[in-house]
Amino acid sequence: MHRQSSLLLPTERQAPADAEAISHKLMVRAGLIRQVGSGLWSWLPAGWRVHERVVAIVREEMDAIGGQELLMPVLVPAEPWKRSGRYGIDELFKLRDRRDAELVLSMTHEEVVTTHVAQIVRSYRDLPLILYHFQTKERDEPRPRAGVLRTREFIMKDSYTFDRDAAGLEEGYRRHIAAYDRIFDRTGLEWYRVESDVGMMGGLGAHEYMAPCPAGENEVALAPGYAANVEVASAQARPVAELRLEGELHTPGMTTIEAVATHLGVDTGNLLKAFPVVTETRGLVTVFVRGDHRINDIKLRNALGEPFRPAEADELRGPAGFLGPTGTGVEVYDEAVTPGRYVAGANRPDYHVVVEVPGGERIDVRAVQPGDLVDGHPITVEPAIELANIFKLGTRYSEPLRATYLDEEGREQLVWMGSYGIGPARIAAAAVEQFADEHGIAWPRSIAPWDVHVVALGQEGELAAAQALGADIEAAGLSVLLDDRPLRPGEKFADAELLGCPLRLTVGRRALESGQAEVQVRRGRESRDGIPLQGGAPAVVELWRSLP
RNA sequence: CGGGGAGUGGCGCAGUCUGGUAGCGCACCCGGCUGGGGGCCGGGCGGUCGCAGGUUCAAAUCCUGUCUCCCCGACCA
Repeated sequence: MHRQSSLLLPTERQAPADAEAISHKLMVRAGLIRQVGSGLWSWLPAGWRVHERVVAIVREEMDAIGGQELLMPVLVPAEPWKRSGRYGIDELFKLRDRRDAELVLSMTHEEVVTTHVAQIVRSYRDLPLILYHFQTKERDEPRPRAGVLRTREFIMKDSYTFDRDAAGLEEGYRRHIAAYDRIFDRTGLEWYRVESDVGMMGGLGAHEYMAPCPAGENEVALAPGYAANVEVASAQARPVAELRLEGELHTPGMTTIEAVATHLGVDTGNLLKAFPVVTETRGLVTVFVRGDHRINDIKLRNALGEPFRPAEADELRGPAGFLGPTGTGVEVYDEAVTPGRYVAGANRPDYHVVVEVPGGERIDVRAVQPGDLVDGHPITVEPAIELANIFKLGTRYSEPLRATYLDEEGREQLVWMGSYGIGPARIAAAAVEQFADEHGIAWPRSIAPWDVHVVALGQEGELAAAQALGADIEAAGLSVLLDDRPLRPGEKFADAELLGCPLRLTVGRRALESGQAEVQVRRGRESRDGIPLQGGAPAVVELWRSLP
């Protein structure tokens, strides 16, 4: 049982002036975290308890699918990163030691773990393997933000699967999905799994686990039976009525879709929007999307199969704002541009023209938007925090780092890999975001810093009774924080609600008189029937088990 | 990297425009009164105003440089 009088739990009445996100404000106010520098945070005792409860859940589920825990260093030689091709990543911290040897601070551990496997695994008999660790990751983020939601240093559980082939990878991936689903169910969060882009990890496929909340940095497209990061989401565009206009249209100075559509009295979806880009192998490429749509940079990059940059003004084939199809050069159309007539730029100033867009090849490069349809259902787009990310890497790392094995026929084969990350800090922050109210945090019971907060009002018989009750509850298997501080009730209640333990028991004069501690459930601040001071522990356990 | 904002006791702020040797609330310490939702009274401790240089008789305040932090965007697991 922890006594609050001697606990380092620096609660604050006011949030830091520059904090915006709920979790940032409340985790600081509740005394869980303190800032060291931009994107660098210390976890104070109560906050660390939350973090470690999350870690314990993750560890149990990883062990349950056959994961083997190990530990790899943060500081590692640069050489494997050069071999894997990730040395050039801007977010990678690079440094030199006193002998001028190049080192990096790991942002994930594919290079290291793959190097080990390359040395150790010889035979198909050594596979499959699931290896994982909890380790500090270092990333030179362009913009850390929102408390512990996006930091430059954080602890991640990353696991890696090693299999003989694609079928084995699928099995490892499937197991991780099962484990992660259980982990997030156990954390008590609202969450969903979405399809995602493979990003800097490279590879064959990926999913993310998301927690919806306003502070989220990602956007997720949702429809019944469908959930995808907007980075990769696809949906059917809303239909647009046929265009009635013909020929050339005088549109003086109208360089925006909105201006042209308003002037002509047509739907913005009747317009064609030109998005000229330049790629290394193709040069100038003009991408056309419907006027009411936007380009999704990630989808476009994936569709082109190479990076691109927006074209500069002097690279265009016409005046900016009046670009349209020319029938020459590389011109591609988004999927939502169905064959038919559109208002497009006339490639000369102050004129648009109605063009007939034929059928033909299409690429899916637009950003989905609310109201688009999936299986006939309109999608919604909402912000969410990315809590975990899983990738099918295939041979992305085993090939450059030469992780191979000999099969039954004695042939050398590449190991197939998967990579699976999860961020305990973000899980904690997401829980704060999702369940806080105007009084403070309301932890899910599985990750609260303590299961029960026993608040003693008064320093004599009340404190002795509270302590005895707390001891009984601990003996029954729950963790207890005892507020034994000589403060006024208001301050103690306010601190308890700020900290957010799921169950609060109050032992004051009334309790001594009635023989029952008062009970408040933090989520909803609901009062419940009193708990006997003597022999009440089983009832506390039962009540606690019923909480979210 | 682009745009915006901020650095003054532990926290939140005023003072800067108009230069004169630092103030308020909370917290903290001591005493007293209180005692079930951040109570009251009295007395205290604590800051060379991010840092460096300059102007001036005099700089938190004016000038130059620099560091740090936050927010929005870009980017990013």
